[in-house]
Amino acid sequence: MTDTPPAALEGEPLDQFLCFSVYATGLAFNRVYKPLLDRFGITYPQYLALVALRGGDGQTVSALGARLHLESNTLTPLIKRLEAAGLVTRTRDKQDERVVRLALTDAGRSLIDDALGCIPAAMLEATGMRPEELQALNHQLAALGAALRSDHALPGGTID
Amino acid sequence: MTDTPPAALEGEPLDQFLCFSVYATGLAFNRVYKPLLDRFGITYPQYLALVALRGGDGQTVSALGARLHLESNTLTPLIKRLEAAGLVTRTRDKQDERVVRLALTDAGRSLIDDALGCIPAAMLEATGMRPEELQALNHQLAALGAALRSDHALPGGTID
DNA sequence: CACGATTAAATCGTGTACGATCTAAATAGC
DNA sequence: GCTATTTAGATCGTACACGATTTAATCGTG
Repeated sequence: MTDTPPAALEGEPLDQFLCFSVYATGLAFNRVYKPLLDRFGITYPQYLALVALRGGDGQTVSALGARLHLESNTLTPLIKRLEAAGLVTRTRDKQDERVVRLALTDAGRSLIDDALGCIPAAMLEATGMRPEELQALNHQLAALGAALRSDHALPGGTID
Repeated sequence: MTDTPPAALEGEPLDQFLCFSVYATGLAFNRVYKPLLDRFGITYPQYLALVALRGGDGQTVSALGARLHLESNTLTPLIKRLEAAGLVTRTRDKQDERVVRLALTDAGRSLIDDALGCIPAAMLEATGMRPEELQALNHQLAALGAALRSDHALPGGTID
């Protein structure tokens, strides 16, 4: 009776996985964000893109991707939707025609400023936690993300 | 000069958002998992589903969804792919024909056992962190996820 | 027993993610 | 000065997520 029973006694095996907590918390964040962002007609990744673009006009698709950790195959259609909504402009660089320069329109800047005026506070309340706790968690998660990103040498090694 | 400049001085505004750390760390996890799971021919959500199904045969789609925090619109196609791969079986309950009972096939059990034999260790190494750190982070994130899920009363309140 | 309400899955449409590939533009060598 | 390589975005196919709706089976109440 000292052995662990065949497949019981583990309340929820998935709860032992940090990756699952990250995954499930991401889903939960999205579900809280959705009704808030619906009022602005944007999705969560679009919201992140607008926040990043607020940092300065003329960013390239690659630069935006570096900030969001996304690549052109994801960003191109996302940005085109923002353009179709009249929130950003896409302009080919005159010096290098390969490059697309992005900028917020007045409507885009106004929208993201409005969104930032109410959504972060609503999200803080939705967590029910204190800002210090959330900031500590943020730092730890950022470190974990950086470690995962830096360590792309697969530990498995000898994969044919 | 004591005021914050218009839109500078913030290294990366997104890095202040905990939601973004959760989002980006989820992406990073996925990218590390992908090559490991490719060797088994499954995706990350499929891996989670198999781990959950390992907990016992006869689970319903709803019960699996409760564990994964997903619903039938996401799970049905995912499970059908696992069925097509010969890893799970779907059986209508004889007592209640609305219900679909899920079970791992021998191949499915064998595959997920093999996967659990090497992947968690590889992921642990990929994080470069100590198990105690990861466990502490796991608990905090689980609590955050639970708070976000329980608090679906929108703080905004008066939304028309 | 009939019939409206409820429930479990499935279906459909939109929007990410991402590997793989493609195109066009710029750069490097020779 | 012309081709080979590299680079920036775009395109395509597959697989999630999820709101909304649908279908089919069960339940509840009279």
